[in-house]
Amino acid sequence: MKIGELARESGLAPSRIRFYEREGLIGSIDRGLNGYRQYSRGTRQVLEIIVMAQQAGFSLDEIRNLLPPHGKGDWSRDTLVAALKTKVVEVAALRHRLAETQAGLEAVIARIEATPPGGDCFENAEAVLADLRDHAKAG
Amino acid sequence: MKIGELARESGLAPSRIRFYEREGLIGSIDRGLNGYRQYSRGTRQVLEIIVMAQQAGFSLDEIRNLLPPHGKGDWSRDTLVAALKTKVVEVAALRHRLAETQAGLEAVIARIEATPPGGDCFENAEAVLADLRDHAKAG
DNA sequence: CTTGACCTTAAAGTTTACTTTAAGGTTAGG
DNA sequence: CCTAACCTTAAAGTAAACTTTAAGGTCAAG
Repeated sequence: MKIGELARESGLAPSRIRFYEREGLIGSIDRGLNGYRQYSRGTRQVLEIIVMAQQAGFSLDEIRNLLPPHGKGDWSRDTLVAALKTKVVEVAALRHRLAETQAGLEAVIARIEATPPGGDCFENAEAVLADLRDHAKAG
Repeated sequence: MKIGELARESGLAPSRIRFYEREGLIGSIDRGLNGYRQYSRGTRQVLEIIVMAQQAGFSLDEIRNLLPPHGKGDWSRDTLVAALKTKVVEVAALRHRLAETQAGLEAVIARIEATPPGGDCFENAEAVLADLRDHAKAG
């Protein structure tokens, strides 16, 4: 699979995929005799995870440290399991973060909706923010 | 309240508060005879809401459209609530997908770990990737 | 009345996360 | 063979969200 095809499938620009390679988020991969990059299917999975993590607010730097070390094409059973477990940890982290975000948003919505239409926003804002802080601590 | 005090209370740098003013996120406020900015308590609430919105993934541009026309008092509650609810739906959808991804990954790990050690790694890897692909499509 | 901690502005600099450009090599179709 | 659509690289450009710098005004304390 060449970079154009991977780009179409993943929805990312080729420049972005090359950028992620330069930044060490995806390992440098096989090249054809012509120098073209040849991707395996797994790369698309990695890209999806990167995008998801970004959507949850992780920086590329954080994501790089989250992803399994990619140096060896040597996938023993143990390394495969370790990599998958690393991914589970990552996904769990994303879910945790999103749960906090959602709780925070819902608290704000509930507060605003409980406010009488003519009321002073900032009087209630105090309580809203107290709620948010509680959620942040609880989550 | 001068900008330094507001900065301490809100945890934001003074430069950041001035930046938000330039960008139209907070209205231009009263000035003392010396030209110093004089903030009301409400400004602190606005700043905290801006930060919360950012954590939820809103850009400053989106936040600017979310906040009230700087007249004063009530921003359009309905617009704000609608935007927040849209965001909650997005976050919830992402969480749902991540939950499926995590379940899928854990199932794959369990299967590999149940495989006798003598098995062919790449045979397994092949199946793993097929699983991941199916799962990605299903989710 | 000077010192130091504030405040002011405009403008330039920084970081992150890319995209675009320039200059060129490769491959498939007519 | 030519053309168009791919691919390659390094380097420069961009946008968002700030921060830092430069050059100065204000104010309370000693």
